[in-house]
Order: sequence, then C-alpha cells, then structure tokens
Amino acid sequence: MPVTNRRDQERNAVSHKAIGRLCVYRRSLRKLQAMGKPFVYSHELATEASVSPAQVRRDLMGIGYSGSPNRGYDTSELLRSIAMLLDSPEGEGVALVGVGNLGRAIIAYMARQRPHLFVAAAFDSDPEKIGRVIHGCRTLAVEEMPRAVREHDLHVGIVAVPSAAAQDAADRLVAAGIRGLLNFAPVPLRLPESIYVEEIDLTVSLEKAAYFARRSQGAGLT
Amino acid sequence: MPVTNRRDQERNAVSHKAIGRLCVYRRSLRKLQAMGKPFVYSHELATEASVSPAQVRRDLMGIGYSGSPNRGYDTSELLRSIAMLLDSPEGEGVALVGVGNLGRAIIAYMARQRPHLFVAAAFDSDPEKIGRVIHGCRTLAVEEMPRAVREHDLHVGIVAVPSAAAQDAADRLVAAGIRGLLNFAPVPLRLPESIYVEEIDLTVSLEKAAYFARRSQGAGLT
DNA sequence: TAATGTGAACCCATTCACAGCC
DNA sequence: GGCTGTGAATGGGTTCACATTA
Repeated sequence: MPVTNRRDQERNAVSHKAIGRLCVYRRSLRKLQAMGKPFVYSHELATEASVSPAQVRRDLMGIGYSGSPNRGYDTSELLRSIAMLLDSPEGEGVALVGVGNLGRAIIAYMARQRPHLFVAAAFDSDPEKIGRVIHGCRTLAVEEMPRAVREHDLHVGIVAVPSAAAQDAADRLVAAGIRGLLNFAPVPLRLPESIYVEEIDLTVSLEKAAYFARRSQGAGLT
Repeated sequence: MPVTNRRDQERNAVSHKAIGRLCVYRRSLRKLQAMGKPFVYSHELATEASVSPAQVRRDLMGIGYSGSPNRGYDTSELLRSIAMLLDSPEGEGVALVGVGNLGRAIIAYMARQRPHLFVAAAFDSDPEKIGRVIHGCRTLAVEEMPRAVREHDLHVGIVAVPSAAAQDAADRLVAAGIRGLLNFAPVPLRLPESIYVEEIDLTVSLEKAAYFARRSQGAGLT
C-alpha cells in the first residue's frame, strides 16, 4: 500500500513552512510509534506541534496522505509517507565547516539526536585543528573539501565559522557541490539563486525574544 | 530630533517578521555607520538583507521613521530609532540554562559578537560544572536561579539543555520571572500563553535544507 | 458520533505603482 | 531624475465550516 507515490512529490511543491511542520509531526510520530500507539488524530499531532488541527490535515493532504475518518492516521504508514518525502534515498551526510566551539557543539548535538542526518565530514582552516576527532568525526583541511564532499556524496553544508570567514566557507561548499546550507554566521551570504540557504541567527532570535518578552504584559516599567 | 516617540511604539504592534528584519537592518546600519556613510537608500538596505526595497520602506514606516526623498535615510538617526524600539532601557542580560557543549558555544558566540545582549548568568544542574567560569560568566546551580534572575533583573532566557531536561529548565526560568525565551531543545515546551518562545531547531532546519537542496534543480538522481 | 478532506472565506504580509518631494 | 511614503492590488497561508465517511 504505497500511500504517497513519487508522482505526488514531483508535482506538489510543498511549501517551506509545511516542510518545517512535517519535520515536527514526524518527531511526534516517532515518539508515538515507540509508545506503540498505532493511530493518531489530527488534533493530537496539532497540540504536540502547537498548530491547529486543520493545519495538520492540510499539511497531510499536501503530501497526499489520507487517514481514516474514525481511526485517524496510521502512525507507521504516515511516518513512512513523510520519510518518503523528506529523506533522500541517497546518503544524508552533511559537511560542516568551522570546528570551533559552535561547530563542535553541533557535531555533539547531532551525534546525540540520531536523525538520519549526520555530520559526515568536518573542515577547518586552522592547521592546529586538522586531524582532531570529535565524536568520531575527523577534522579535515578545507583544501580537502572538494574531494571529501564528492567522495561521501554530500549535498548539505553547515557554515559555523566566524562572520569574516563565512562567505569564503560558503563559496567553497558550493564549489564542492553542496546545494543547500545552514548558515550560523550573522552575515548575508551572496550565493547563486539555486542554492538553498537556511539562516540560523542567534542574535536576531535573541533580540526578538527580548523584544516580545518586554511587551508581553510586562508593560509599564519602561 | 526624537524621530520615533514612545507613543508610536506603544500602539503599532510591529509584526514578528518585521522585528526580525529590523534586527538585520540594524546590523547593516552599524556597518555603514562604522564606514562613515551618513545616508542610506532603501534599496541598499534591501540588498544587504535580501528583501525588496518596498519591504524596507514598509518596515521603516511601521516604526514611524521617515527618510528624505533624495538622500535616503540618516544612518545614525535610523539606528537610534531602531534601538529605541528594540532595546530595553533596563538591562539586557539573559539567563542561560545548560552549560554543555551548546551552552558554552553560545556564551562564546555572544561574547564575540558584542550586541548589547549578553549572558549575565549561566546555570547547570550538574554539580561538576557549578563554579566554572566561561568567558567571564560563572556557572551557578539551578537552585540559585530565582535569586540571580531577580538580582540581575533578567527577562530573557536560553534553554540549552538536553531534551529530557528542557521542560524543567523552562519552568524554572518562567518561575524565576523570565518572560521570553530561546529554546534549543527539540521538544515542544508547554508554557503559559504570556511567555514568548523562539524556537531554534537544528534538526528541522537541517532537514529543510536537505529537502530543498534535493529539489533545487539537482533533480533526476532520485 | 466524531473524525477526515476540502472548497471557500479570511487574514496578513508583500509587492505594485504612483503621487509627492528634493 | 530618483528617491520616499503609501493606498490599492496581489498572493499565500490559515482557518472555517460542512459534506463525507466509517
């Protein structure tokens, strides 16, 4: 019973936000599956993900998955459907540039959570760091990037270097064949249109949190 | 020449996204100011932030700031206007829970970038870590949180603990008086409505990057 | 009865396009 | 002439509400 077929995926461009939510639903589904719960309702996934039940149904409709009106969605089947959409049949290794505090924290973090995305290769330009092994991942010189990326067939990169080095790191990743990347450096990267960039900007997030914290009824004490 | 007054801010609830963009504009403005550029056009800020010029003008309109038709916006004045909106006149210290790899990386990161937000207090439940000083920030026991948060008058917190401990960390922060927080743990936090939560979900971001990397014209090799 | 699937309505953010200004 | 400021048009994402189904 192949619930979502390739054809659907090829056509329906699922929206950015929907993809993000599907990742979240998947996390809940994994938990439910581990708990042995065979079926789940949209409103249950909804509360877990802090969205509306209608939103969940829309999203699942978007990937072409159907549930049953009185039992809800089949946990395992839905999980498979989402995986079929999100996961690459090829490898899922990612290349990380910058093995400083942040880079090491990312490697450790990803080693702990075991999604099927993992840091397959880490790079740094500091000769001091070359050769060090962090969580089973050896640090290579940036010059090795083209070869290593090709060899491991990587498509996703992480930029975890200081701002000043970010553009160079990104350029190297792109040159090596990476097509999507996660940028932790608080600088706007200038890259080809075809490269997908996901920004993680700690400062901006914190400033937002600070701003909205201030106005959430705390009021007056300005 | 007080360009944006408190009245405007109190009323116009600037949208979430607009706040995020204003943080980004500010970064560009600081750079421009440092370069001694006294005026800037919307299209310049726009390219820096990867948004449309119209978007920039809208956003600045939203905070009640006006430029001059032929010189653009006054760099310093605009910077002051944004600061007046975003920055708290009170302190800007934040409380961080979890001094593991990630927590330490965050402290280091924030110490490097010098926005006016800084980690004022770090907490951990591991007795082993209590007392350690990272970048001038001493690690305290979580039990000290209420006192320390009150003492430093903190309103923003960062949750950088493992998933299993995240809800507890968040609850403690909220109990101590924090009103906005940044959550790095990939679990949905159940908190009072009034608390603003900004999620930073590495796994979701990576999965999104991987997904869109795959479909950006790479095609066929599925 | 209580759930799903979905057209239609709604809402908010963004962009357009142009008047006004220097 | 090229910029800003902004009403109007557009577009996309979310929610509504209800027909449908087991």
